[in-house]
Amino acid sequence: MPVTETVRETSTPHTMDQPDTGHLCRLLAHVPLLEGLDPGELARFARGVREQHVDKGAVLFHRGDPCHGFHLVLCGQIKLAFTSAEGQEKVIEIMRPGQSFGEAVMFMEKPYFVMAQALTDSRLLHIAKSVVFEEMDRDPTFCRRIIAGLSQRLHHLIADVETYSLLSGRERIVGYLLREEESSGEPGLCGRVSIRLPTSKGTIASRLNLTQEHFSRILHELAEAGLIVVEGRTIHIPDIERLRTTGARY
Amino acid sequence: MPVTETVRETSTPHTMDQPDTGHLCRLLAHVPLLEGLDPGELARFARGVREQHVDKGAVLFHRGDPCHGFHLVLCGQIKLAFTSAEGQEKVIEIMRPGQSFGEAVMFMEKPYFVMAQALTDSRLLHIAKSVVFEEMDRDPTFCRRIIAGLSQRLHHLIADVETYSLLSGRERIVGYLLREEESSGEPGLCGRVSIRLPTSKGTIASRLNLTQEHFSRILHELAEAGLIVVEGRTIHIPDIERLRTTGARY
DNA sequence: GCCGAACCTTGATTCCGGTTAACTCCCGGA
DNA sequence: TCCGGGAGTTAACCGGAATCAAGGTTCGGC
Repeated sequence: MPVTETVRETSTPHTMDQPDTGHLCRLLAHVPLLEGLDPGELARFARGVREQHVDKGAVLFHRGDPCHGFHLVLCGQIKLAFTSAEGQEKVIEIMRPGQSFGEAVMFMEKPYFVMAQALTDSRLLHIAKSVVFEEMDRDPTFCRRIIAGLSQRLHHLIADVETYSLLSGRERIVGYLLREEESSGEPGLCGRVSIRLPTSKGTIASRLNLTQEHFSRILHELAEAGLIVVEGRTIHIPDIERLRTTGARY
Repeated sequence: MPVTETVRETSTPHTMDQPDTGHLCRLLAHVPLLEGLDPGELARFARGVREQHVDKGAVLFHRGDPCHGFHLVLCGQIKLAFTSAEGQEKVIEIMRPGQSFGEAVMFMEKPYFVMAQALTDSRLLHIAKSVVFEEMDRDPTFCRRIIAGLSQRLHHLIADVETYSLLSGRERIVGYLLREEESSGEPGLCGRVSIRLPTSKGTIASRLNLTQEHFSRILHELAEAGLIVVEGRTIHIPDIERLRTTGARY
């Protein structure tokens, strides 16, 4: 029998106890979108926020589900994807802690058109539409943050389109590795670094618009060329500069 | 010698005469983003607006150019595209009258990362960053419109990603034709319609992530199957329902 | 009416990447 | 301990779409 996949709500709006609100406020204070708001504002926000614990594999929402707010990842990983008529899946993005998703759909008052599924046991916040709209009426700078966030998202998406349409599979993988390295701090000395893939290779392959098999093949090629060393989910890069310059060459 | 491609500015901010402002206000009144604003607000806006006439082939901005506002198409067509290192071009979108572009870049305070080029002689408005930001501070409903617009844009882009990654070339073309038909009013009776491609086949091919050659071939296939009749830039669809249902089949 | 330039089509060929199908490895549970 | 399943790898094969290379069409300018 399958493991029961659940989405547990730790707190529900309008029924929170004082300690709970304090807990939420502490969490909210670190949300990029809300950074710098004063405690009163945060408390107002907390009314519409609930914490969610989702098990690995659990689906937060399907395409077509109504949207009542947006989500913010506290820990774990959530994948956004759509599924074709023939059942094959394409991962759009893998959301990591600190990132939020679902805002655009919320503002459009339309149902979700992608699905969200937990790749690992995760904890997230759900912020209700109502408190967002209230805060927008009240605070113009909050609007600015939202606009900035949406613009940023748009930029990333266009960059993705560019990646998909102009780069070969190999180039996309090399680009991914380099970006992954950059965002993972820089503990590597003299060009030697190791990065750990955030999730299964199959999922990352889909994120890069490749099949699992092709992804595997390219990793093998890169390894053969001495550009990387694959060790399970960990990838060692002996010379990152060389990967950057010769990674695209066949 | 090449035809001189120019961008002419009909009016410059802060130096307009009264008739000019009136002219601009009349234009602005029909902009989706500004619909319903009262005359006073429109007049404030007009200060930062200038009308542009661009010849076919003229480039509005290149990747890397600084962004000082956003653009709105009054008539003509503008293509947004990026160019790969090897010089090949990918069209992201073909902007038509009533559509605007460049907002996201403006809000990010970064240079453009795509280029914009006129496909035909076109007329557009340039709305300066400054008046947009002023109006945002003044009018929360204006913020809402911007947010709605950005959300919409994001949605379209994700739909494009879905199209690129999950649909075959043939399916993309059929989808394009059906959408084009829908948006062009519905003068067709009993399933018979004709649509005129908005620009050259090469450009549309790029918009759909296909080479010109492949695009041509697929049109030929569809014609052979009796699903369409190609007559230069005009495409006749004898039975739109049949195209919808059997267009994807080989 | 002729010429050149875009634009489009067509055919031959190549190749990137998807499909299919074993097979291995690893891990967790009964 | 054995089993089963998910993840990953590998290899053979296939096919959609790109590339290369000619032609053909259309159209505006002189």
